[in-house]
Amino acid sequence: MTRISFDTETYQIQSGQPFPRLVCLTWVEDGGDPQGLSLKEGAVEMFESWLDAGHTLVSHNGAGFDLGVMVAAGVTHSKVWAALKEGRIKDTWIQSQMQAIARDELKFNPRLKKRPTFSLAELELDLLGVEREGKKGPDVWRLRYHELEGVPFHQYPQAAKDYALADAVGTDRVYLALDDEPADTGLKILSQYSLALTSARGMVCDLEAVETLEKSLRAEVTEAKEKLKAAGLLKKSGSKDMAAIYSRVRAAFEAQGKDAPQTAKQREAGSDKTKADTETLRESDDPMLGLLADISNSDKLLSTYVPLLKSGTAGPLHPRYYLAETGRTTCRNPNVQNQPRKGGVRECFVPRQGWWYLAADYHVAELASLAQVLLDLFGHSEMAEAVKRGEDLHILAAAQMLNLDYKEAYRRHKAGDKQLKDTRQLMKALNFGLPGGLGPQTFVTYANTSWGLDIDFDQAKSLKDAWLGWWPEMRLYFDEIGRRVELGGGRFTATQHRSGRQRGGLTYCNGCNTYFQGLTADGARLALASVTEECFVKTDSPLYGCRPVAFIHDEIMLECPADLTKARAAAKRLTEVMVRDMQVFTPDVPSKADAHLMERWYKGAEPTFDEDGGLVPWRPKDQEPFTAPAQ
DNA sequence: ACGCGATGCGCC
DNA sequence: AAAGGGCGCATCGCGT
Repeated sequence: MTRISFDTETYQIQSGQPFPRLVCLTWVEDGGDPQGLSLKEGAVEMFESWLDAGHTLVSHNGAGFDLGVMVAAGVTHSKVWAALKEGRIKDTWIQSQMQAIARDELKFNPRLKKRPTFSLAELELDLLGVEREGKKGPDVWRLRYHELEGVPFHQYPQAAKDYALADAVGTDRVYLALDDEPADTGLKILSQYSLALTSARGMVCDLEAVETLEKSLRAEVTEAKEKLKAAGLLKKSGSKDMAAIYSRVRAAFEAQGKDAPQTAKQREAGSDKTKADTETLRESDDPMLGLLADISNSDKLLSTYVPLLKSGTAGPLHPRYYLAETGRTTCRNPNVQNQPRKGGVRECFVPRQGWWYLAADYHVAELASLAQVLLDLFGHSEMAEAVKRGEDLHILAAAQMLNLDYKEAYRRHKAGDKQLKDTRQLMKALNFGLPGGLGPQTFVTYANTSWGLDIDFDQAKSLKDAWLGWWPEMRLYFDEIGRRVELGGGRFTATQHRSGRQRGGLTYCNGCNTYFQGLTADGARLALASVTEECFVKTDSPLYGCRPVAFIHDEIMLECPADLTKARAAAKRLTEVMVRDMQVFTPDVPSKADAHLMERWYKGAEPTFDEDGGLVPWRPKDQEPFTAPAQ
């Protein structure tokens, strides 16, 4: 088996061109002398010959960049996918991070004594003890390779040659110095490539919608800010005067004969500071602090989200996806995984002209994964049984709570019974919150801030007891995690049940969480990869021609041609693939995924059908329902 | 000017 | 015995 470590040099990355034009390709074959070839000399053909020959290709962040560059330069896409699926594409960037996660060194590397960046130079230092040359050295060429367009590689200035070859050599050495390939590396690389394509496509925003949103938010905030300035809570510049806010909070609580709330760290430090979140501000009963709380939501939208929406009107946004410790992805620049559901932010995102959004998400993904984990560990799970019976876990819990049988509870819920609706909401809070190890006190806060529920400590305590009675295997689960923490002397390393991926440094709560959150992440990642492949290279797939634009943990969002026949077939295929791939990881617990179509990104969108039962784009209530164009 | 910790808040 | 977890980003204030 031939191992080829390679690197590419390109034009500079520009907005709208995440995979810039290739200038040259450098490589090391089986640890031999480094070589280079410019585009004109046949870099693309050379790369393709490696794929044809079945070689193993190693690169540093190739899944996120270089592969995309090579495909953009003309390498046959289906050959890249074949190599990815056969595990012939290696990536030192991903592998080193997975190794760090397994050792709990993602946030802090004890040898480097800092948070690692996983740059090639850093890995060479950490793994090989090799110090790269200083900034004045060869890397002055890093952003200038476009100047060498058309120049044969052997005629490059020595420094340009050296820099380009050094990365291929470094990658090869780092690859050899890394420990054995962590389990699950293949899927990580495959899905990271899918995410790179998702990022490259990017998302577009609608100028008119953004301007309307900004105007209405500004109108809401401006007047209040003037009042707050007059009250001395904001400085003239408009920024918050935290010292003034703290003392006002303190005074307001003293007037009520109470201590002002503080964070744990503030209390520990004996600080004069107080909490200043919206809850504290509201509880102060001070009208000015209340006003501050009232505008906090709009202020957040204006400062965090509006600027990025604006930049999305000038050209596509290209959010980048990275690895999270659980196996999930993180997303940034911008983070499309935390766009507000309320307030009209999502509605600013629009599919390109002639396209619709097609989105599908899993039904109670994490609870189904939890059920699988429980089955794996204990051989039996009430939760798994309920999912297998096709029951709604929240209604089932509500039925237990109200001493009804499931069918009766289901009937009442369907009939719009208020008691059932409220109880189900409470059960959702329990079902989503408690598996992570949530205690009664934190549940009180969680239920209030996340679900708007008003519960006191004693209620929370008895609810948790009841919940543990309904899912008796959860007691075993918590005990088991506690035992693993103890055995590890305070921290332990978890191994994912099917992917074998490892995560180190776990304590109790993140330990409870990581197994099922990671399992959902595994299934969703595999589904994203399969869907992406069908979109790009499976010409006979109903998804062919669609393009993934966002990946939100348990949801895949595509742009698909705005054509009912195509969109319906794509929607059907999308959910089929998602369910199929999740089954690889939760084989004993059935999964479900639902797809919907949208003309923009709507928060409340759900599957919508016409009279004939065919899927149509969802529309908000204040618009005419979608009708199919006449034949 | 920039980095960083603390805090708060957006989502799954 | 008790314990939500996973994130990114903006802001403020402090330190270099």
